[in-house]
Amino acid sequence: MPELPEIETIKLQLQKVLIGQTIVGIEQLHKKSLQGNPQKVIGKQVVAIKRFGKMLVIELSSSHPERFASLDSSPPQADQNDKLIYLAIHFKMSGQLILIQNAKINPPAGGQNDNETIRNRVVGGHPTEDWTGKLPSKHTRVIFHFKSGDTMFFNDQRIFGWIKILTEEELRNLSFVKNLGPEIWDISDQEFYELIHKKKKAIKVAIMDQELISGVGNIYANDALWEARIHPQTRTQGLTFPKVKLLQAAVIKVLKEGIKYGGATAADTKYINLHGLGGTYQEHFRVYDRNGQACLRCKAVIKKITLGGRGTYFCPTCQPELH
DNA sequence: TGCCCCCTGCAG
DNA sequence: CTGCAGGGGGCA
Repeated sequence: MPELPEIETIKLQLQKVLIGQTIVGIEQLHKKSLQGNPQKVIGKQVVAIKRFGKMLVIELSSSHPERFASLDSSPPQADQNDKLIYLAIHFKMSGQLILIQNAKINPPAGGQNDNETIRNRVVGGHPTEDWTGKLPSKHTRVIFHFKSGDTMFFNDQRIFGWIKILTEEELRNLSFVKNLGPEIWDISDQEFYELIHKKKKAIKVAIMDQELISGVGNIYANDALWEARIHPQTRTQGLTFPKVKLLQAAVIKVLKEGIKYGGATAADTKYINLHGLGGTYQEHFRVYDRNGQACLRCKAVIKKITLGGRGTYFCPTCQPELH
């Protein structure tokens, strides 16, 4: 269920351990979870890890891996073999990536792993006990094997997520990529105001619309609206320029805070934090998942409604409805 | 611009 | 059992 801060967090972590690694094998355990020809990435080397909104992209060099092995090698030749291949990964609601360094995959006698084993893991995405348990699990959909002995598992309980193997052109032509809006910190307040006013919908639905701005999901949308004191159901066209400006600052504030805390890890997986895994933004939720609790500003009772099919939390006092 | 759908699993 | 879960695509 990760949003921009959660994907950014896994991106930063994988950049530290995956760059330069060579893929030597792929296992596809569920058909829907991996699209494209797996043979295209065998022998390829990770050269970059990027993020497009909530989508993670692993860039692979299809040229000679030895080139990266020595620091003083000559610059890449612009021949056809230098075409890049991409692994585009969307976690949707329940996707997760778990990289296990050097094969310490399973506990000695089943059940939970010991701490030493878990320290060899880099985890991200939807937090479940698969983060710390035996792998592959029943939720494992794709497995990547690297030359180093490292193994990366793509788990996805609900099978909404996907990994696509794409050329640069195919990546650019993905409708998800083509229609993806800018990230909110890359546009001016005037541009944000114009984007918001082009659509006619509830403001919360608008900021979660990936074609309008990319990366904001349910947690950060709820919290940003509380920061900006805007009722989630407010119609976009009813928002004044100063209010929109306030909202932009609020969205940026909560996204940056999310990244700072390593994203949010659901409260029911406390044991994960015992192992030092997962982020802590959940300790800073303003209104998300706080139905019935006291508003952090005014002590009024946080309310929950459904908006656009999603759980929506707000303070009825701080975020009054406009008439 | 809304609503239903893709799925599995968990809490109430 | 029903409803709900941090996402987004396809349909009227």
